[in-house]
Amino acid sequence: MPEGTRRPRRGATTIEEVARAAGVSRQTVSNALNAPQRVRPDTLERVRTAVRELGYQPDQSARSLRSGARRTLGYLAPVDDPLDPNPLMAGFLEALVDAAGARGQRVLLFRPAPGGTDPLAAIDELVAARQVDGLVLADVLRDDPRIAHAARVGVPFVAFGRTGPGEPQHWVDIANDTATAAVVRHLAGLGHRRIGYLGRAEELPWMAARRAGFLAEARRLGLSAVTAARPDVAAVRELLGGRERPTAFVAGSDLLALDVYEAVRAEGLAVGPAGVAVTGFHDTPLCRHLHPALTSVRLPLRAIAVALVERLLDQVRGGGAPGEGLELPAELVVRASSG
Amino acid sequence: MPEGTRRPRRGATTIEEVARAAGVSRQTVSNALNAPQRVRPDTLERVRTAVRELGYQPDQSARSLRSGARRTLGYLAPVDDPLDPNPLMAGFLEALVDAAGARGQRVLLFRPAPGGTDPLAAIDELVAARQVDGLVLADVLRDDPRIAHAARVGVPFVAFGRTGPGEPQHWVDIANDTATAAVVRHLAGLGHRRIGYLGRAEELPWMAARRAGFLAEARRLGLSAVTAARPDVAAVRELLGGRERPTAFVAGSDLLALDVYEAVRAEGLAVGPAGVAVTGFHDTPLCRHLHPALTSVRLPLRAIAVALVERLLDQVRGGGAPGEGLELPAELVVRASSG
DNA sequence: TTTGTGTGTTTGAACGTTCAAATCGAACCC
DNA sequence: GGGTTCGATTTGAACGTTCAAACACACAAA
Repeated sequence: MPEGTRRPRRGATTIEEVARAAGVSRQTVSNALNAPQRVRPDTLERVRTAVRELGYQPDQSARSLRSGARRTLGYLAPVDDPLDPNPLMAGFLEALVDAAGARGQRVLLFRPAPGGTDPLAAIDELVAARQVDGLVLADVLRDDPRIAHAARVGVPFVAFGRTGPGEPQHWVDIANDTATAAVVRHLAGLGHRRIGYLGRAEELPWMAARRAGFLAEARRLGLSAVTAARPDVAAVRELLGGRERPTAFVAGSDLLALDVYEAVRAEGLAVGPAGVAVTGFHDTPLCRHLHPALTSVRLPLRAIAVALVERLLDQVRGGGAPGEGLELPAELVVRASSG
Repeated sequence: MPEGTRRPRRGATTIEEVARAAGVSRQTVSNALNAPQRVRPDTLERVRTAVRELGYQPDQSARSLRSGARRTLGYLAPVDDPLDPNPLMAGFLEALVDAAGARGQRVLLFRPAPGGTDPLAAIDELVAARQVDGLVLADVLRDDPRIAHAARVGVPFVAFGRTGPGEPQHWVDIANDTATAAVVRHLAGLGHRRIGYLGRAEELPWMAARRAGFLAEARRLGLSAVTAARPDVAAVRELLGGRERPTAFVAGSDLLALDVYEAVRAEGLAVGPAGVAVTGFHDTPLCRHLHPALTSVRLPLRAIAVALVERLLDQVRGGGAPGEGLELPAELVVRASSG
């Protein structure tokens, strides 16, 4: 690296240098970048050439300071829950980063400070330091304090998972109930008449919705539906060992399907259409590694991320749009465990 | 929200208001925040009170623009690889955010633009827009182009996973070979004398190191060691069905351990100390959900994240430190599959 | 008293950009 | 030919902070 350059501190090109190179003023370069329609075509071309040749990119801090737009969205990572390690997080985050990137936004990750003081303080800090234009909240619970807090602070936000009736309806969610209903129809179509269900953590809204969808559809089709009393292998075995043995089992998540596999085998049965059919939820990479491979419900993570970013930017720009919830369908991926 | 406030646009408190409230100048407030030792104790107290009462936080953009420090680290997410969905990513990211937060840094997530143009362009954009002080690169491969590129661009960076001999040694990694060696010793201690190994993707450095550690330790202990010819169930079954049946199997990842479980069962054997002992790698949540629960190698993700952040900030500040690689030990978590 | 030394605080300037208003030409209209 | 309108471009100011230098004051040394 040559030493004697007379560039500013960190050696980055500034808008002024581009302007000089293109023979125009600061503001014209700025316009060429932010509002090209205001610039005459030939000037635009000249500016763009200069930008390219100098490798110019506007300094994001300067831009933010002046314009107020941070071009950054904050993602509040859920706190750890070893009982329900959210396997969708990784995949969702990637989708979110891509969706945000497509709209010229970056994603800033943050979490409540470990040590569990006020988990909401993290939101305040981020907002007070004006580091983001809006927030994406995931794993939203019933009466989630984060929602109320974000609304109170007045920061634009969207939620992956529906919010309560009294709260702003800026959410996107999958149709959990419809998805499990589709699973039931799939199994019914294969001839199953007695179907078991294994869920967990009924206080988690998505888990509750899956179970509700399962029960409703089973009743609608006149099937016999039974639910495991506890989320463990023994509870599933009790059902499988009973008189009216289910010929299929729906699990509320892919990890729970593992317990069903184990229970089926422990009862001397086989997983699959011939023995006991099994389905999961989330379509994690695990599904393809199981034997037999696990039928599961694939979440439309990319579509969810796109919808969330869209709604969030609407708020950032428009301001007072009331906002309605959006429910997206999930797709059933049939594999050897049921088909 | 009251309308007639005469605060600036987004209603945020500025340093000037704090200064007025505390009866001092801008700069004294700034000093109280950034260099408290320069401020007389009683003044400091007055400023801090004003800060607290007004809920003041410095505007990060203004701060960055003036000082140059972005207080933000970029994390370049690995590109999707459906064959090797990196299960550590989620847990590592959380650890990284915490470690960065402890040092007053945020984490900005970014990925190469989907559609696979130049994957390195994402780095350039982030650096040119001066959005981060440094980069964290994960899943580093042999001769990874990202390393060379980051070094060329001159941006401070650290790598999770070791870099090549000609490259800057700013890396932290787990001792993959030592860890599998420990697994072998663990199994040998249980009396196993013939041990199988199931790996995958030898071109991935960590996978190669695990296998090497396995083979070296087995030879050192005079054990018979065999490696599955292919990363699938059939290859494991061939070994289990052969004359010299291994009594234990080491898998290069937790997901691969699933294949071993399946092969063991397909051969009519049982997983566990009595039948065929099995171990995995990563200690993902999956381990506790398997039956029997899977012995695995737990990665010290928090320690890795702390070390990475430390080294990165050293570079950001100090500048020209040469940098040495750091290898951290991983801990064996023994569960029912082997003990 | 003068000079020097140091501590604590204030003032002016600058970081790089975009906003808002001003300027400049060319075209248009009566 | 003088005014009006419109599009393209430039100029001055401002965003909120920290840097660098200047300043005020107390105290010790000469």
